[in-house]
This record gives sequence, C-alpha cells and structure tokens, in this order.
Amino acid sequence: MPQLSSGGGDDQGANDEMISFKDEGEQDEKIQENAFTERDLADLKSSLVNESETNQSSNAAAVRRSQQNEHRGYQEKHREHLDSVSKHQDGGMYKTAYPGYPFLMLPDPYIPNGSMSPSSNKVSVVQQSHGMHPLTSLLPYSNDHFNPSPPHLPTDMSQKGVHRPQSQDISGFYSLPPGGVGQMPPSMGWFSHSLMLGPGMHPTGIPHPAIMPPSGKLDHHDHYDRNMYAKPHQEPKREKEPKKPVIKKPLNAFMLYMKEMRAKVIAECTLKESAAINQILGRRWHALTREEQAKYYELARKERQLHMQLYPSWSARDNYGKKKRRKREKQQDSSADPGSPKKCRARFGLNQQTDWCGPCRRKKKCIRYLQGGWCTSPTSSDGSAIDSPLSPVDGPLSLLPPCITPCTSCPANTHLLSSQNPQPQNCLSKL
DNA sequence: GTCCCTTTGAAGCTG
DNA sequence: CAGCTTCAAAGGGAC
Repeated sequence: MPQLSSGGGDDQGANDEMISFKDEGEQDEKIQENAFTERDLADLKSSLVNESETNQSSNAAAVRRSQQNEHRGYQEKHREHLDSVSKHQDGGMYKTAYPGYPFLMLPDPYIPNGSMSPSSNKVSVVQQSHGMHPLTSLLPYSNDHFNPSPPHLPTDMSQKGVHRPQSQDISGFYSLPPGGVGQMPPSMGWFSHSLMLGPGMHPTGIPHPAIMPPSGKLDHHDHYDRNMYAKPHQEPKREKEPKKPVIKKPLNAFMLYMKEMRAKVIAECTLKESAAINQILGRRWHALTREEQAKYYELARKERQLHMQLYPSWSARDNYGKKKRRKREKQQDSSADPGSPKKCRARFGLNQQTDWCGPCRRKKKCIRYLQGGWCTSPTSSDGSAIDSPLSPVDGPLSLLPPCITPCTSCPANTHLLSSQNPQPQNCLSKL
C-alpha cells in the first residue's frame, strides 16, 4: 500500500491533497457548477467523515448480525454450492460465479450495474438466499470458462504452470481474522452494507466481471450483457476455437472507492458526467482519513490476490497497449484512405501547450495533429507554443467553445474558463 | 459506434 | 531504476 506508507506515517493528509491537485484552481471552479464550492467542499469533507462514521455505526450492527447469521450455515452450504456450481458449468460458459473467495466482501466490481453505493437504487439489497454465504454471491471472479478446473482448489492451482506467485492460503496473505474465509475483518465490516449484490442477481448466474466476452470490446463502454451469457445459443460457438476471453485488471483502491461512492455523489450534486464526478471523488478520496482509505487498500489488495489466484497466468500485460494498437490500426486505415479524412474534433484553442493540438485541445489525439498539421491555421516558426487561432473572446457567443471549466460568474454556467481565460471577457456576467 | 474526459493506483514499458 | 504510459470504472458529450 504505497499511499499508506509513503506518507511516512505522519499526518500529511493535507499536504498529500495539495500535491495531488495539479490544477486546483481550475478544478475548483468546475466543481462549483454543482454547489461544490470550496466552502461546500470543506463542509463536504467534514460531512464525509461524519457520514462514513454514521454509516458505520448505524449499519454495522445490522450488517454484523446479517453476516453472522448467514455465515453459520455457510461452510456446509458452501460445499453444496460448489456442487451446484459445477453442474452449472455444463450449462453455460458464463453462468457460474466463482465460489472460492467468500472472504472478499465485494460486490461484483465489474458488473456494470453492480454499484456499491448505499444510496444507489441499483444496490444495497442483500440477497443471500439459496443458502449461500453472503459473500459467496459477491464473488467477482468466475474462472469456469477460462480455466477448466475450479481455481479455488489448491491442487488445481498448483497445476497451472505460471509466472505469478500463488498462495494456497489466502488468510496467510491477509491475516484473515479467525472465523474462516467467510468472515470479514472487523475493520471491513462497514463496507458490507453497501457492497451487496444487485437485486435480481442470482448467485450462480454472475458472469465473471473481469472477463470480457471474446467478441467484446475492452473499452469501458463495453457493458457486456449479462443475459447474453445465459443464452444457450452461445454454446455452439465453442466449437470454433474460442478466443481467449479478456480478463480485466483488478480494481485498485480508488476504483473500488469510486464504485461505491459514485451514485452517492451523483445523487448529491446532480452531476452526471463521470469526468466531473471523478474529480469530486478524487477530492473526497483525499479527504478520507488514512484509516478509511486503508479499508479500500485492503479490499484492493484482496482483489488483486483473488485475481491472481483465479488467473495465475494473467498479467496486466495481456491488456496492455490494446487500445493503442487499435487506435494505431485505425489510423493506418484512415491514412490509407485519404478520401475520408477523420473529422477533427476541434474546438477553438484553449491552451498553449506545445504537445497539444491547440485548436483541438486534444492532447496528442487530434488526428490532424498527429498527421503533422493543425486543425486550423496556427503554426509557429520557432516551434514555440502555438496560440489559438481564434480566441474565444473573438467569436460570437454562438461560436464559443464549450465550457471546459464553467464560469461561476455566469448564472447559466454557459461560459468557459481556461488557463488563458481565467476570467473570460465574454463572461455573461460582464456582457 | 467510438473516443474523450477525469480521477487514483497498479503494473508494464522504456531509456 | 526513474519516469512515463496504459488500464481499470463510469457515463455524458462530441463526433
């Protein structure tokens, strides 16, 4: 846990926060759009802590009770479930949830609708029927269609010749509390109330969240259809040499935090754009105490451990550079067809960074920039920073670029700020 | 349909 | 080994 150790154990949370925000001023104003002023943010920070504590206290008891009850019959039923699961394996390659890691109090972090937020209407419903251990249903990884044998069995694990370290005893790795695999460490108990399986999610019907269908995209927009996995007509496809399913990276601590808190932030500030949400979440993340963050680091570590055990031969390398390759291929295709040049996503210049396409504001991503030209006219003979050919101030309002950072002086937030225009002259409030 | 944005952290890659 | 890059999630927006 680099974050936990990097601070040297001192109380440097505030410093850490300052360091992490490279463009604080700009980000601040973005957040203001939805009542996230600095003042509010300060309130938010304190309220977050209270919120967290409140949630912990109010839900902890109920959650603990629930866990205890459900844990009682787990060990016997777990074996039962394994049998059940193995039967399901015959029925569909995506139908089985991996049952071997009940210690992990995660909802399926890879299931698009598997929000962990307590405020999310998608979630927060404990569905641990079927005599399953509550955690069993949350197991995020399914290995069935990937590895022929159940990965949770040490013998199977050892059979896989791999370059990743393996452990047959996870508890040894994480110092799991006494009580077995199904019990969460006390410090993690708070998490369980929100890390619940989504409604309607059958425990054994969860496709592996980290595995993308062979035909699926790697992109985050690739919301694989859960139903698709259940369709029996998928089966005949296996006659052909199936492509290796894409196994996604395990989520890190912050990603887990985002998963849980996203819906909450959305509800609080009516924002919907993920970029803005993520900015807020980033701030909240820094506002968390070390103890609160530690919970997520712990979860993330378990997540990685689980992932490692399930896919010992998987490496982040497997997914590394795929997007880039795809993009490169596309570019090659487009360059081979000069008759249909890519449209430049140009907006009028908003920055002067030399490695950006000034007009486009698309760092190294503007097709024309990559092809050696600018979207519009500007060039600099000495190679210095290239200014925008058309200042936002120059154009009529209708031609102004979209807001990068909402101008809080404008009631309607219809204008933009940028590093060049911290207080744009065309601000509605000035016009 | 695809990509971008935006965040942090982990891991891979590169010089 | 340090520094950079990519990818995890999310979903609206742009094209």
